[in-house]
Amino acid sequence: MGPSARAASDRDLFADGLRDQGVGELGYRPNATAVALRTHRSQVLGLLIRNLHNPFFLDVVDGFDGACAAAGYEVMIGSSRYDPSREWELLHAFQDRGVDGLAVAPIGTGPAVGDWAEDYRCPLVLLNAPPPQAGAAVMSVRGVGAAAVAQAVRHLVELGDRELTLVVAPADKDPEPERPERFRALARESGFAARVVETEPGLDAAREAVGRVSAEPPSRRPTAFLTNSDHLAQAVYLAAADLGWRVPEDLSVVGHDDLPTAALLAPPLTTLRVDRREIGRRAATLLIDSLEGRPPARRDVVVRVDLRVRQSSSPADIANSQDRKPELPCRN
Amino acid sequence: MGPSARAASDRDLFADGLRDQGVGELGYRPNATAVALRTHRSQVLGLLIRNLHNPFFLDVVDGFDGACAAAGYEVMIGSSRYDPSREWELLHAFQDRGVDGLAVAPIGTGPAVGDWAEDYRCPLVLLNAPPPQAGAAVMSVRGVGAAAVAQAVRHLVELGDRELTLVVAPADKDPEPERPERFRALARESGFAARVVETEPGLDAAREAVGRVSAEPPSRRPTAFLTNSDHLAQAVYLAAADLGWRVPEDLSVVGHDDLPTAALLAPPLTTLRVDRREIGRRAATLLIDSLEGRPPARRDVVVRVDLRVRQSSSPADIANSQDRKPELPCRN
DNA sequence: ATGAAAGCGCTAACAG
DNA sequence: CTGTTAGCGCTTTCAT
Repeated sequence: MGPSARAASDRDLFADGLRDQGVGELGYRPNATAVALRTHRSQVLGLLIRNLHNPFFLDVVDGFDGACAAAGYEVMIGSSRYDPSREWELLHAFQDRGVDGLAVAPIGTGPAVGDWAEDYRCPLVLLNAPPPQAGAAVMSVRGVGAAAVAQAVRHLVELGDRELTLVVAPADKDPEPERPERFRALARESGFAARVVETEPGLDAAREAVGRVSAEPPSRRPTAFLTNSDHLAQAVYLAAADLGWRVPEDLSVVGHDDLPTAALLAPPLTTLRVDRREIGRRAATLLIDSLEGRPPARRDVVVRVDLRVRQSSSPADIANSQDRKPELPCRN
Repeated sequence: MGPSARAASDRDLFADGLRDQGVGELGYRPNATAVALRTHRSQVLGLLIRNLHNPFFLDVVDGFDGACAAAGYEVMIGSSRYDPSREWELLHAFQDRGVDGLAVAPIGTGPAVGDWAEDYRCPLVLLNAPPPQAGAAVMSVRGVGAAAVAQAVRHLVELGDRELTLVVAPADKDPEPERPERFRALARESGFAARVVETEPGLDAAREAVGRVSAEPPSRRPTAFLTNSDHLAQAVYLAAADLGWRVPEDLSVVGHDDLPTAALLAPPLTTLRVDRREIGRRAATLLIDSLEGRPPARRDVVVRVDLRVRQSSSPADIANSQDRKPELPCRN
């Protein structure tokens, strides 16, 4: 083989297989499956979401993926769609595939997840759910649910609202039962009327549920709705429109999550801002740290939640006097 | 071991390992890693998204996951974050992990993806991008981009708009260059003024870009914006507010995607509705069919896109006369 | 130091 | 038809 032939072959080799690799590197890539079989480490983390349809989880996934990428892990994802049997199935599918760690946004408080963790010992973190008292090995990442409720309630009470209604998912699907509890406790302390309405996930179901509680006699008519998500707050908007009620003149609404669209709704939605990407990132970091022998200081990471006051909770005179220039939603 | 001891042990076994399994079933689950190594089939499909931050992809992921679940596949996900080198990296990471098939929402028209497909022969489907003429093995699933533009343009021209501006991602990041081309061709045919503005992804960048084109002399002032996504349409709303322009009185806006929030914006957004879940589902089905020896009839699946007219594109008198009752956004 | 061998948990191909 | 064996591609251990 002459020198020119060699040069051509080198060029081809480069174009084909070595594209982004440094000169001199061999184009060898170990077979990750074989490595996993041999070492019992797959370098894959599982992410099991209860409802991938909720935009809340988009950024969670994004943050999780980002942290995994930085540490050389891949992520396997699955949605349980609020179906406990599918959750159970996915848990085992991930186990069979040998995930090194798992983050779960559980259905309800996730008893199935706890049971599963008993027999497959791998780092596990619950998203937006308190850690089960039993399994000390289980970690969690979540917003400060109870304090967030208190913050929103204080705001509304200051505005003069006395008939508050909290909209949440049914108890068996809600990973944070402490929220309605705290809400009722606050009512007892502060002397406002507290009502809790449970609704199946889904805009239509929620819209209807909200409509139902709103049909109270005038004296007990709700003047403010708090929801567990901006998603549900949208249902409240729709229900209000159905009834011909104006927000915020006739009804205050406070959401939860501060999705990018919250600021663009009509009227812009007052909501509890939580850094969704951070939740995903912290969950991944917790898993990776445990896996790499850096036991995390806190097993229960609580991320800040703060109230962003917009026009959906301002009495009319305040709303009208405010600068209406739309503010930026959270950084894109 | 007496009978009572046996009974107790059976019960424990049931509680521990056999939970949801039929009586008599052995609690055996094959190790998927070993199976994959042996059979060269992982039962895992890859899903590589260019920007997981865009809500568009949420439902795509959901549909993809759903179809995979039904067929017994798991899904490995990754986000390239508009970074070509990370896209290249993920492509290989998926390859190393032995994914059986891969769906990619590519950055730009995805030349890297094409190159990669050459050396790792597995079913590949491009999301929202035309199939490269080269690789006959590459499939694709997408909305009917060009026809959608035509539909929106016709609508606006009928409303009297003559200064139309299309907002798209920069050419190197846009997987559908045919869209601006079609837009310009339509302008030549129909005699309206066509301007195309490119913007980096991100609400702030887009807002600023839109503001810039809007600073034209009155005679050439844009009267309508078409965007490539509802995401970008939101940027147009923000820019309009910056300028003190009212939508739709001063400016028509037409989005693309019909995200759940489109109907809730102020004013409700006219947009091109596309079934995002269907895109994910079809992509997975295409891959699974090829893998299981059912070669799909069409390698280039095109899903319907239809115009949903709302208030952001109606002239004031029409807008005011319309029933303002908010309509339901797409299911759930 | 470098090299050979065993084996991770399975399936495919083979022999009895 | 049932039972045995080789080997997927690697890492780890053990012997040189």
